[in-house]
Amino acid sequence: MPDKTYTISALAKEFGITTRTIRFYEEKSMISPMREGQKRLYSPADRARIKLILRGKRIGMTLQESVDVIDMYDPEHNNADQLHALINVVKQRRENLRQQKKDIDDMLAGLDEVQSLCEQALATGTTDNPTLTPNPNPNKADRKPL
Amino acid sequence: MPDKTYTISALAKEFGITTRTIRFYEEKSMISPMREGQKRLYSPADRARIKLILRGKRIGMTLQESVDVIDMYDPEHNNADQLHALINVVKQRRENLRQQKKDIDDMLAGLDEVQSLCEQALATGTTDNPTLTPNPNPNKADRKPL
DNA sequence: ACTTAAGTTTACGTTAACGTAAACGTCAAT
DNA sequence: ATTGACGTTTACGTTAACGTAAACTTAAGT
Repeated sequence: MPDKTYTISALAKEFGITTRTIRFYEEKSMISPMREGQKRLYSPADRARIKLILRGKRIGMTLQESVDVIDMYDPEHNNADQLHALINVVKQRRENLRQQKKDIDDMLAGLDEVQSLCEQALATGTTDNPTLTPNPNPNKADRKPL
Repeated sequence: MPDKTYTISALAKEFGITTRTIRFYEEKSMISPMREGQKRLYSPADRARIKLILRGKRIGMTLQESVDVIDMYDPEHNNADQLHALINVVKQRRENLRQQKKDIDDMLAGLDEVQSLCEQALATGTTDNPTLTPNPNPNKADRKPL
């Protein structure tokens, strides 16, 4: 059954997005589902595209960037000139991802630290809050150390 | 010399952002540099904040989310109640990051594949572009397989 | 004294990525 | 036949994250 299809709401539910979002992606020519009469019918390929888009979003790519990545799989752009350009894009993208992984690891290290501080503060029962901070919203102009 | 300071343009240059961006962060109370007369003067702590903000951005966090992370380092919010809440936030954030790393690894695997395809296509000299695609901008309504 | 560089505030403009609502079609079930 | 559940198009609204420009001020160099 290699020609399975999906309804718009099924995909929306599966991916935790709204139907509006899916139609929006279509407006942007990121997907082009078939029609059965008036209804949209999504192929596994369409579904895969959405998956790539969402994956891209999670790591901070714009929709256009996701499209660029998806287009890499598109045999249309495969003349020799563009293939070299594409390889460079891949290289660049790879470098971005490497940086992102470093950022994430740094963040995780930071979280470790924060968590330690929390647990430590809880253990020693250090509740230091003398004035009960009566100031509801002091414009937040007062920042703290680090 | 633990009280080094930075000018706005120095930081802008260092981080590859504009001064407008830095002032924008200040508008949002994300940083609060001192003033020397009218000029802003940034402390190492301010600089660290900007670093965290930019790191967050690179992995797709919103500015507010970055602020949330930064606030974890802020001893102000440390009463016992909030400490537990904070630990949960940390936990959740950790899970997000784990997912992001997976996304990145998946992307990297995809890039490997694309690159292989490129090099393979170049090797065999498969230049298939028969009609020279005369169509300037066919509304892009025609999508491709995957 | 003049220019140049860097900084300032205020305000309006812009782009991406949807949300929300109106107004309507379709089909199965009661 | 009507009520939902689900779908559709069209269009205007919204938020985040700045960009851009105007119209200064201040400090430093020549």
